[in-house]
Amino acid sequence: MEERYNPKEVEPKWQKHWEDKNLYKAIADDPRKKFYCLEMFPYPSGRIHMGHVRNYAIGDVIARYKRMQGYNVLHPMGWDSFGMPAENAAIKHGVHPSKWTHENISYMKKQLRQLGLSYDWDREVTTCSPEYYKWNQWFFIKMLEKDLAYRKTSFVNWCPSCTTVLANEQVIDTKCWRCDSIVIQKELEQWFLKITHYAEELLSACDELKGWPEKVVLMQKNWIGKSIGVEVDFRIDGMNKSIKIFTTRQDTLFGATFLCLSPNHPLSAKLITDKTELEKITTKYSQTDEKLGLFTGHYCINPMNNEKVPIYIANFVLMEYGTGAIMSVPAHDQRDFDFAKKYELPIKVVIAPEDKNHELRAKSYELKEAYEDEGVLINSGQFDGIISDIAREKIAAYIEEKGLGKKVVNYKLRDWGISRQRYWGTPIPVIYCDKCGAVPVPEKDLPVILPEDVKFTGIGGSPLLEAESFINTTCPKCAGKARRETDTMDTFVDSSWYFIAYCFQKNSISFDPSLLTPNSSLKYWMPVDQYIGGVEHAVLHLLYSRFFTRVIRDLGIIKESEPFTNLLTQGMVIKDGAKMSKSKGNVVDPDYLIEKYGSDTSRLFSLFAAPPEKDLDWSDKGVEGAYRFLNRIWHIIHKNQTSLRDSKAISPNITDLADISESGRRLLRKTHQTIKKVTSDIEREYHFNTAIAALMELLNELGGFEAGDKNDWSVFRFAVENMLLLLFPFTPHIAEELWNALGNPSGISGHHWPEWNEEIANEEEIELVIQINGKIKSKLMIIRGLSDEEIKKLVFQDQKTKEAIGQKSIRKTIIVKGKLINIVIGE
RNA sequence: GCCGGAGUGGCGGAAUUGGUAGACGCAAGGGACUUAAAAUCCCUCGUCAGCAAUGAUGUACCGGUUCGAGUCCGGUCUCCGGCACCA
Repeated sequence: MEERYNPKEVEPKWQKHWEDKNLYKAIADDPRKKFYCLEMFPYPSGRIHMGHVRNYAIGDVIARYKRMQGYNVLHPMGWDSFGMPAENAAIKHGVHPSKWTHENISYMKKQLRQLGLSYDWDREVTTCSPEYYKWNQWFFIKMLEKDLAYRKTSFVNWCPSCTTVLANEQVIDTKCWRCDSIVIQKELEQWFLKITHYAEELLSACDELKGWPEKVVLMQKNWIGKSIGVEVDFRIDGMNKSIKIFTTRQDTLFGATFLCLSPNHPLSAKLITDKTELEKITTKYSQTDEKLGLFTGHYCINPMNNEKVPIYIANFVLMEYGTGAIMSVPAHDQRDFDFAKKYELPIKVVIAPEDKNHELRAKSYELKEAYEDEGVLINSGQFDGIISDIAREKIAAYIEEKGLGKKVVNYKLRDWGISRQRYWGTPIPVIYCDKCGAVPVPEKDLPVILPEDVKFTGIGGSPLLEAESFINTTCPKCAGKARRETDTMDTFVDSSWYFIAYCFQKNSISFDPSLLTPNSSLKYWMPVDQYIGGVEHAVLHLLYSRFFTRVIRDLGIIKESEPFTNLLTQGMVIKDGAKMSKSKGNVVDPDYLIEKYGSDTSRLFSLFAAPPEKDLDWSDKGVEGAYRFLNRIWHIIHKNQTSLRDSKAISPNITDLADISESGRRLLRKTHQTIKKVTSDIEREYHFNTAIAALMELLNELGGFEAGDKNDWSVFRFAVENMLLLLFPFTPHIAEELWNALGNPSGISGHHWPEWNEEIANEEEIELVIQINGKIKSKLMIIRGLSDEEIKKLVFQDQKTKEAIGQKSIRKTIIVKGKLINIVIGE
């Protein structure tokens, strides 16, 4: 055994050993219980960052721990390898996106190997490979067949200078993130996936996501945004037309003093004669800086009270939500209130705060702002005097009865627009024929291969628009001349089902029904038991995955509705008070860390500095502390190697401690306590930081240990072996090396997780805290398991306690078993 | 604005069901070893008073419940995250 701990030598050695022995290969055909442990796969941007190190260290601890617990573990890794950075690199440096991506993958794969992560690389997926994206196209076609994919015209963010659509997150402060041009809303025909079909199911199933952080579930619920209300038709005065509005506040219907249409509402263009005015307001659509209105010159009839109310066009009314038209109740909605003040429209109070005398209140009610709370109805005809929530029921019923409208449920969730005017993505498998329209590519012709031979100029939109040999094709229906779709899919499609792809061996994905037997690996491994990743995906990726899982379920491929049983969202890695970023200059490079301290130290610090769900404050000094800890373990074993080798570990369940010294007994007890503590900390929401702290305590105990006779060395060896076993999931290389140095014939990898003996873990004596009126006055060592009477007897003999009580009367004593006694005394 | 979460030493963080606040680590100070330094090892380390034993005080702030509150309840402040004209 080397005297010095040298991770550079130890780590590659064991990485090679594990790989040679194929230890982490997962095989579905196994009687053990399965455990599918998954971390979010990375975008191959070039090199891994500390966020990855943290994410994958957490996942690896769980995977290794579960293996030791006897589970058959699936722990895969892959690459989310379509996306804009590759294309931007092509434009900027002239490297083909494919070359750039594959070079990044091979470098990052090397980095992940260096971290000693226990992946089954035989299941690696690369989303930019045709073998993978073929299935994106296949799912798309299946969704077309089931009416879950469709094409429609909608408004999108458009950069006039780059001539392409931008995703919402690529629009920064109304400007293009790349060229700073003002982004405009442009109407484009796009492909959509009908996620709203599952809106209700995605929402109600949220309550079954017991293994997810509440925060994430809540974000999903809010994103889906269910609201219950009514649609009401307002007849246009003097026209044989009506306007349908949606409201959740039908209790305020009598207070509707005007109506607003979205500028994009089909009726807007019909009601407005001055098109330039309409154009003006359309360009300001959905911009939050100011509310703009335009009177149409037309009026509606409020169906509740037959009052004539003006129709406006307002830039803040969204076409995408509800019906694209609203009733405006300025007295009870702040936006309408502001609008009414600006355009001098009437304000009519119909809800009064629910006080003692509401009628009196109503008269003296001078509005300075809208009253948005609930209350009692006034000025509302037959509904006067009714409380808001009951009035909502009654008015909804009245509307349905009179045929004025109906109860409806609305969701904020919109269908998912997946078309991207980008090259580096999955081609949408559709062919446009002048005669047959949009025709899906037949299944047998999949995959539609993304052509490699294209030019990257960065101007004029997607390079595919110029790829004649790709575009020109024949119609699958009529065999006539036709053109291919040149848009590619949003890369979130790729990541919406990759966890299913891992259930197959590399490049053998197939959803052919004949391969989906009841014992198929897909059925065996799904769902993911533990998913780990950044909270930034709380809505998008996780919601899309839940949607895809349901589609795949409805295709009869899997039974599960939910892909991820348990979810852990790890916090960010922070340094000097900010997220690590190049612009802040606070980036820690994993390569540098591994070079200087090794991957065990890098992993250990990432796990020790904070519990996984919290942000982690990076500290270079803290890393040194982690390194010091591993060095101390190395040295204590090195120093005692002869005695350790000459001894056999004491049996874990030994109860006769007669031949063991006091020091040995203490160490034995501490060891059992540590096994218990580490196990329960891992079980308790993966609190690795306290588990590692417990191991540090055990090491401190080992440092102070002085062996008496031979049995003591057996205890010492027992403590050391268990420390290594407990350490293995966190820092596998050093654990394996030292385990080997002890002369153990078989590797630590296959060893089972240790168990503790409660009997031995329990202290023989406990320190009893003595409180007088809740304040600590004394402490007393007593034997465990005494009766209350015996405890009291001892406590009242205690000198300090006697002094503290003095002549005062004892009113009450409270005893907390094994911990404390509180004596309540009088004056 | 709405919805969440969090506030504990010089710092990261412990305290699991209401029962010893500050585990573990970092930093700092002192000591040992060394010609010296690094490394390592040992000791001290919330604040105030005291030579000390010890006492008082302390978990953002104010109040409450309780024998007992970092933990529960009500209110206030600050910070972080999400959503944001969703009618």
